[in-house]
Amino acid sequence: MPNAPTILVADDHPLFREALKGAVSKLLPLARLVESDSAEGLMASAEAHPEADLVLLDLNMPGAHGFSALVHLRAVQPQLPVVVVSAREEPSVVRRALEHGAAGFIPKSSCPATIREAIAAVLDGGQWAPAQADGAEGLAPEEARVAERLRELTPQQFKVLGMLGSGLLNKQIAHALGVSEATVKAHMTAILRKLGASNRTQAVLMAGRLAVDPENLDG
Amino acid sequence: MPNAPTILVADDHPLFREALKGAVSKLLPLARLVESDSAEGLMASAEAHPEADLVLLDLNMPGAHGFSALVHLRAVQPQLPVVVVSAREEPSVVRRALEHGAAGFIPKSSCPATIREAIAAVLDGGQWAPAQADGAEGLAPEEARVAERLRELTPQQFKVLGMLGSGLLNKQIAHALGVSEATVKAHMTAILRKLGASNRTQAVLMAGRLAVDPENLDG
DNA sequence: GCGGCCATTAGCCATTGGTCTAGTGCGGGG
DNA sequence: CCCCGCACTAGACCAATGGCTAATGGCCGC
Repeated sequence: MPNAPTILVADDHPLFREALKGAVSKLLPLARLVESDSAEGLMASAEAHPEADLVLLDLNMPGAHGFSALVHLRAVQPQLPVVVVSAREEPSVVRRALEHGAAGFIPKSSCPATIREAIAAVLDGGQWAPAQADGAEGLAPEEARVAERLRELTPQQFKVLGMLGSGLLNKQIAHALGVSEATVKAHMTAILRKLGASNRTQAVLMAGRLAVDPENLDG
Repeated sequence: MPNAPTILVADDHPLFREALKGAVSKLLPLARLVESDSAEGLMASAEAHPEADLVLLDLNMPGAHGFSALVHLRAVQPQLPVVVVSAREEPSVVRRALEHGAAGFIPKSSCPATIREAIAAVLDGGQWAPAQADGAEGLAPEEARVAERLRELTPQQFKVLGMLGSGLLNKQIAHALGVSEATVKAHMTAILRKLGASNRTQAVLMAGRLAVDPENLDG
């Protein structure tokens, strides 16, 4: 790993962002840190810094509850390792994060030394996760299928899907992206085909499956 | 309370349904028990037994993850007390169930004596919940707003919304309900107006907010 | 350079979605 | 008994959506 890496830090909580920055600085004083406080901001930063070496990603930021930001990022830049930083630390959440392509998982309750250890391990090409994750069952097969299909979307299609998930019309999406409605419709058709949905409502429902919603075991 | 009440038992797990029935029988040997294994079945049973005295409702049944079945039932038959029975027993889940109109909450880990105690308390007009619920924060204001608006829907409109949440077309909903597509559209318009949504996509997103998805506190 | 992939746009068309208007039936209050 | 409000039903009308073909330009790897 370079000794002056670029690291993206995405967390909507300024205080915790400071704490993460502190941990990184102590480990790598020369690291360049780029901050984001929303999913949109993170995607923009990632696009602006294709040379980045690591992302520290909080689940549940504005614009991306659950694993949507992780899946999105992994789809657009597969070479960029992502370490998930989360207040949720149930084994199933850890496991799902890893199966969605995270290179590491840091519970927010971790001490700074542990955080540094995790970051170092991932920058070194390894993985890092708390031990508890071993026993947990993996992804629901249907969630895995959705994630797999989402990975086929192009960056622009991801943006369209994101706005679709806010309930916007094609016309509104077109205006927001600065393109014509015809373009949005073309993307929409591609999205529906790739996701295997027959209309936008089903597409929204499929994208919603990436939320942190434990589909918990009864009984 | 009558000594031969009618009690609806809704749980998709046959084994646990048996256990609940056993607990009720021991408490009220004359009780008439009506079982359901899905949200749709429960709503049908509730409609067929307007004289029912109590519902024992599992969260996370087929057709209704989270609080949707509870909110639906409370909206259609407000006089019918509902006791939520759940494997999830976090204080926030308990609290949210109560704020959505549940008369009681029984963790699935409870012993039979506790279950009987809870049922007796609610049949007697009281409430019952584990003590842990006190400290939890309540509903997200926006979730409360959605629930409030859902309460204004008529039974037929609830059915339409439920099918909409499965990604069905108006035509398919019309066929399933045995009415014309024009009727479904009229219901849809009423739903959109009552929910404050401008299209079906937004309506689906709003209804989805009742899932068990703790909107967890970061930091 | 050339082929391939992506983003962009246009136009056409069938289907679907949503609003408006309006009729019917039911229950409660005057 | 009549009226009113409400839920449910429906047809007409227009807007939005989605599938299709086709064309342009940029970018990347072979």
